[in-house]
Amino acid sequence: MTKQEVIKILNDIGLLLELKGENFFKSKAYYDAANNLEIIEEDIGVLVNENRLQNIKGIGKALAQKITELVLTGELEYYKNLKQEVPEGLISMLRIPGLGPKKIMILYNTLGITTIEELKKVCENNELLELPKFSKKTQDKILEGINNIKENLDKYHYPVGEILAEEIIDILKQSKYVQKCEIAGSIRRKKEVLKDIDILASSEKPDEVMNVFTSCYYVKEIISRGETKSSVILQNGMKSDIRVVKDSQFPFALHHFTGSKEHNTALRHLAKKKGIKINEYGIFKDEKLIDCKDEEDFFGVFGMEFIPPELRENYGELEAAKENKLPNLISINDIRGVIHVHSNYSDGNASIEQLVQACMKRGYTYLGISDHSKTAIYAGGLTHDEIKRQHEEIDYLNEKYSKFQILKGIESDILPDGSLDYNEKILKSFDFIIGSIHSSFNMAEDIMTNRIIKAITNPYMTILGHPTGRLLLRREGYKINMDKIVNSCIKNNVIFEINANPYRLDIDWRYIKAAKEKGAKFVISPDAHSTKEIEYIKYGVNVARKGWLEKKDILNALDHSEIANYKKVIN
DNA sequence: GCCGTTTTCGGCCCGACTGTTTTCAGTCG
Repeated sequence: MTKQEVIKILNDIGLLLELKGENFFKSKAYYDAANNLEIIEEDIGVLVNENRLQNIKGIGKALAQKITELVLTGELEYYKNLKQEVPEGLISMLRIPGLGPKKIMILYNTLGITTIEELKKVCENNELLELPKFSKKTQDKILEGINNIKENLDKYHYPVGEILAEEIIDILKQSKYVQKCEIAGSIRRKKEVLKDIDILASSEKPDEVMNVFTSCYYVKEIISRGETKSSVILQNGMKSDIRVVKDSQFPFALHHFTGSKEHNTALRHLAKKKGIKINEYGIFKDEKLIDCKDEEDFFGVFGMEFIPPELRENYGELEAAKENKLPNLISINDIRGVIHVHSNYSDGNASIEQLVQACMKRGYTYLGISDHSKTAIYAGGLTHDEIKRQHEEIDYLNEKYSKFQILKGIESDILPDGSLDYNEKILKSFDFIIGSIHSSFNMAEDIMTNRIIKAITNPYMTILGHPTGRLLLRREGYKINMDKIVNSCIKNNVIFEINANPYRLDIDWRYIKAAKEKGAKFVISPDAHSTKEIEYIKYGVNVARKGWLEKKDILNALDHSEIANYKKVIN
């Protein structure tokens, strides 16, 4: 059993224990253990064999024994029994807002509900009203939540699809029958959520390629299998399509299957005006094929420069490409430092020094620490004394690592009245302040907008953290007037965060281009709670690229010497 | 269930908000 599988089971046990109504700290122990396993780089099999699991923080005798059983036998008696006591289906019901362990167990114990489907039925039959503590309002809220989930049932977060797609491509590329092979569709366009995995290959023996694809380890079920196209359902439930074309057709097919639909339609429209027909097999003028060796040639036919896949959303890329005015998009290699990282002073699990070393290892030259502020008690928000202690430690580390720079920051809660979480004296002591909303999400649009604008006008605020508060596939952002917020940020020199956590990816790329044109600045922040999560930056870069951003638009593309004076640089 | 001890068990993640009631349990961040 792999480490990832162990982590999944530990987290499941935590959830099952919560449902069962066990002591919260007991489930927390399982989550903590899973979390700490995530960080260690050593092979879990080796740790088990050498009996060293208990050296890991948060793993004691009981958990070491359970993990050992899992790794050696692939099973765990304790987990099996737990699943018999508490049906696994109840875990998915935790995704419905307003439903927690207690209410789910009431539903299970009184009505015998074990799935979201069953819950939906009883809601529609008004059966919930008969239960104590369940009113019409609760029932409506649950139904609304179920409908939200259903809408997102066939959607996946970007990394889920990216990782799978890369592994499938690797398998295909090992086949001698595959000439070219690339990921197409929404993954190639770096969309924030995905419905399926599109793969394109070229081959002289398409049938052999189909064999490799449909018999691959990740495939659970074959929906269709033909000479040029096959569709499958993968082990995790995601759909995947492959198209196989002749090698000479590859550039045309790659463009066609990369999309988006809107981009393709607009381009076909343009082509038609010139008497040109486009499809997945070629570009045709008077029935005659115009040869292209790659996508650069493809766009060249229309007098356009190459359009990066991320921009193909019909957001003005065709017009810009014609005038040679596409942006020189930011790349991951342009990123010089990391802003918005939580240490173990609040709810992160690495020390500042560990974070510094992780940044240096990745070639970054500065790190902006931003733990939670005092209102975020659930996340171990920092008291005045802790801030003082942290700053002393940062001063010490800045001397120790003289070629690296640690900035003193805080992720300050924007309180319901729009004020920040500390008095002026404390706010003054930071190099930068990220203002974020973590409470009272359900405000009317104008009140919420004013709340945020009040924070933006606070002279100490540097960055607006996860500007809409959305959680992808789970929660809509709060209602705000983005136009007013953009204007206010620009006026007050407040930088927009592109929160790179793949479950957030907030601010949405659809807002970015217009904001940039007005003069907004951005920072790509991992919002990391461990050294590993620093890598989230790459997802933020995807979003920035989709929003047409260039190196000059991004705060943490500034180099080591510039960042010291970053306020002056931005202003 | 883990940790750190004052070594045998208490502390660990608390406070605001919501909805259902009318004083509080459950949810959420």
